[in-house]
Amino acid sequence: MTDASAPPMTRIQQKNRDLILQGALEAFSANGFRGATIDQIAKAAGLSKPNVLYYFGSKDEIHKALLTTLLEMWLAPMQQIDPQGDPLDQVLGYVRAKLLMSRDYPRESRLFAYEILQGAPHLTEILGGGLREIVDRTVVVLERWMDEGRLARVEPRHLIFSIWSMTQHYADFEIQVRAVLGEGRDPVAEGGAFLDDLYRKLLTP
Amino acid sequence: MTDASAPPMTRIQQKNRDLILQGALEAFSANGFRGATIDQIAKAAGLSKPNVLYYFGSKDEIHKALLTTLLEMWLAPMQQIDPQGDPLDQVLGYVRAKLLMSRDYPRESRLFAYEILQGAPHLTEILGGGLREIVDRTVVVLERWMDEGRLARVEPRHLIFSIWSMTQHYADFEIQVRAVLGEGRDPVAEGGAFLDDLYRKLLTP
DNA sequence: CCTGATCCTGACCGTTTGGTCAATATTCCG
DNA sequence: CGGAATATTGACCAAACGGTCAGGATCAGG
Repeated sequence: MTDASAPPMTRIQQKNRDLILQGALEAFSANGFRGATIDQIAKAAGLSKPNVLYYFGSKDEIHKALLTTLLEMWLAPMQQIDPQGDPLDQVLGYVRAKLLMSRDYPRESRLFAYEILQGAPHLTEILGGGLREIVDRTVVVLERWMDEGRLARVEPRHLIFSIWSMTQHYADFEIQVRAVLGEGRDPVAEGGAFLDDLYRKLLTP
Repeated sequence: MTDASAPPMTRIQQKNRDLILQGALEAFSANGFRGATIDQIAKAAGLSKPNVLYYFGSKDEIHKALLTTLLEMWLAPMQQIDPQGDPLDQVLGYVRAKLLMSRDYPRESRLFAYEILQGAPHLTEILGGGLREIVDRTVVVLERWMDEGRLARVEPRHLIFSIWSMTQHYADFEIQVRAVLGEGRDPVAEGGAFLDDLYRKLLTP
């Protein structure tokens, strides 16, 4: 997807755009779009505010670029479900992958959570387009497995919602989780075991 | 909990404070704390900005009052679990109650979602205190049921997390849900059936 | 009907914030 | 080296925002 028509980026451009997106992820995921300021982003990136705006014309543009950059990575695990694999293994693997992403990339998780809470003003086209297609493809696979009797029959899209909501819960509502569990526990490790058990019971034919 | 020492409220105070909280719920749930402005709240309440600040000294105070007012209602369903009832019925009833609250009070759901995403700056004492106690009480009941073999054994706190995350998902991420499901479907009705099935399979001993 | 308390508002203030711009520094390349 | 392209910044601006305040309107009780 590297732009062929646009002029190639200099090393400096590459580096600074990256620094800015880095800083923007920090700021946006912590405070939401409106809560984050360009100054915060600039500081986190180690650049001056006008310099940040030299690379991205506006706060909106930074946000959009960040979402676009991260969306692919965020949806990747679902596309790695292997239609040829063992159904239960594949679904449990997906759950596990999603949960680990919540643990390892909580800022990205929060970024998308904010965006969708807000009504997804910068993601509408993707939500209605690409995302739906990706889900549809997965749904086809799931339904085939159910038809073949290799997976218990459940509404596949709601199955996916359940996976999204529960795995992201550990990242987005981490504070609540920690408050309820108390100290000295590993929320994600425990959650992983719980979810494994849950989906095994739900999906074993 | 009605304050006995404070002077009683006049009708006007009662009405206007209520209007303001009403408007604040609208504004905060749509845009988050930083995204909402006092002007928005005032407009939604049908009052002038200085008049809003006559009743609540600051934006922060409005937010705090709103959270405090709604928290009780938000946690009520869990306290209605009947320790003497049938275990599966009680849990499924709780799931159902939570889901209906998401459908009927999506603004409240989003309000809390924003707050917790933000790091719960106005709820820390509640998260560490009251909430944990309420959960602990429910956990005791759940564990007893599991000990008696009337409920399959799972980690009770993660069971609660799963209920929270999935039911709130339908309110907080409604846009995403609608985008994936397409039109002409009833997300909550379908979700209800899915969740009923899921928890039945998970919890039947 | 009077008076004090409550209620309400327009005008205003200081700060923050997104964004601009002219001027300067740095890099790139023939 | 030298000049053009690129990169960087301090100073600045207009709008938005949270909040204040003096004064006027309204209401409740005697």
